[in-house]
Amino acid sequence: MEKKQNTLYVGSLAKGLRLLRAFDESHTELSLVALAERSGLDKSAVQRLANTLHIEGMLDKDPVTRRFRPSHAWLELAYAYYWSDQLVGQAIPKLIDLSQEIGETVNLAELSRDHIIYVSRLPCQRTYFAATVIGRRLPALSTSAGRAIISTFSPEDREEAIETWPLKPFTARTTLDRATIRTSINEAVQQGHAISSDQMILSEIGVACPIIGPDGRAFAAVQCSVSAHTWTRERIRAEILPRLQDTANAISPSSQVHRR
Amino acid sequence: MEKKQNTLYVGSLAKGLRLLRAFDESHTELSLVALAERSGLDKSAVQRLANTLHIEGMLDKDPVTRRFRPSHAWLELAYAYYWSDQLVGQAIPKLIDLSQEIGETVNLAELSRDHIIYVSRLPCQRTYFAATVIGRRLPALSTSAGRAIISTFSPEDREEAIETWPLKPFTARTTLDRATIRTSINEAVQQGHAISSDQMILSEIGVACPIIGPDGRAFAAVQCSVSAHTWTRERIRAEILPRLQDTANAISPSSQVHRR
DNA sequence: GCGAAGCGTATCATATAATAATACTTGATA
DNA sequence: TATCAAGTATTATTATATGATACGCTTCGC
Repeated sequence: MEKKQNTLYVGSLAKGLRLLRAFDESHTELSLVALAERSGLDKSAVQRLANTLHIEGMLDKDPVTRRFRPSHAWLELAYAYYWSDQLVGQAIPKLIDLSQEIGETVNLAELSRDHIIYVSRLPCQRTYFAATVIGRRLPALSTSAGRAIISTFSPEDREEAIETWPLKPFTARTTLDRATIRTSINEAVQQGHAISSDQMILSEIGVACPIIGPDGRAFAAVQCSVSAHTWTRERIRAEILPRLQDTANAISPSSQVHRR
Repeated sequence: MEKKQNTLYVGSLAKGLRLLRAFDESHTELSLVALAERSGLDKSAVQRLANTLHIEGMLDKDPVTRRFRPSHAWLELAYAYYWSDQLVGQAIPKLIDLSQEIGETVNLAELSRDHIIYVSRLPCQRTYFAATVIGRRLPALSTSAGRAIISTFSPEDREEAIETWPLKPFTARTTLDRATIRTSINEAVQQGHAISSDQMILSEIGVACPIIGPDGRAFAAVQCSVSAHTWTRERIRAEILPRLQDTANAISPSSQVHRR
């Protein structure tokens, strides 16, 4: 087994993690062989690793179907994550206020390499399930939050992101043309916020304001998703944006003490 | 190293997991030796394991302090968890409606052995941070949600839970007397809901209704936390309880198709 | 009701891959 | 500048994980 690196890389551990990552929105419970297929490991290895994960409480095993599923321990990890993320603690009360004020879904997104990840979500209206789940990771270029963040980068970094970061079609109208995205991000540079439509789901409009770090560069954004059926961009700018902006600003400057 | 079991138990993987679990609310970032102390492993082992976790993206490493922290991957695991939990998908839209109606914090709690774990939280008022974080695991006996769930058990199971499940003092007024808890649970048996005060934090009142499975036994509860400064038990029963009950019922019967 | 296929489980000889001791490097403290 | 604590690198040793093989149980299709 010619895994990565040597000596201070524990292959068995890495393989176990592969098993955990085999689960996603379309693979919610997996049998032994399914796990083997998805992880690329052989049956014996999966047998041992999955068994270990089960004993350690990281995987639940249905006694009748013998299928494995994520356990509550996965949520406990999220719990630990939240305490370690300075920004969330800072932001949460302000996000609650904002969501109460505007009565629409409010999200906190953080940059995660070339993606954004929703770290906190406060749904106010019924929405599709995926819009309520934390931990969703989406290409930064395709989201209002990502564009808002990128808009705070230096021109070079901005261009690099626009040119090289990944894109993926989610709806028929997801923008895959980088020139169009550049235009959108340039607007965000001018206006201090980003707006996008129909990117993740049709008839959805997203607005986002960057949370700017001490170095002037954003690492996160406050974002709001609304339905195009009840909102226009103009109304969003008039009614939502000011408060969204205030919230993002309120989170931004005070964070300089914490970020390291 | 005489770890548990044999042959189909991969010790290295288990040790790696110990490292992940070393992080919690009061240990948000850990150095190599701190990690060694908390996990009970020796420095060399931690070095290798932590390095592996870092390479695999499960731990962030501060380039200057060299400390490790939970990475965004921990949230991605939570994301996968949510898709695998049938109940959450079922419940979320109804919980959103409920929280909008009553304007107070609404939680979904699941039974996790002798604890409950908050699976979904919809904060409506500013609260302390811990009340907004998913994945919090609390002794079932000390929470309204846990008591509501236990109240649906058979008399024997109920008694066993009351007598043997763990308790831990969180506030000066956390009930540690099992007889008092028995009374509270018996009330819940009669009334179909549980109410508790001052258990996790002072001046907080929790109300919960069980989500009853096809076998008549609850495995989860809808819970609502309010401040004792603005609410009395009477007003809670009059204004919150009916809707809470409806929500729990709405989630309960339809779930029989899914639960396995 | 039989045979085959698919999957989960158990066993075991082998050498790979993890171990833990040791030594080196860095940087903070006094 | 000396000391200490913490992170990093190296190495010989063997324990530990490996994966091939075989067994048993269901679930099909015939």
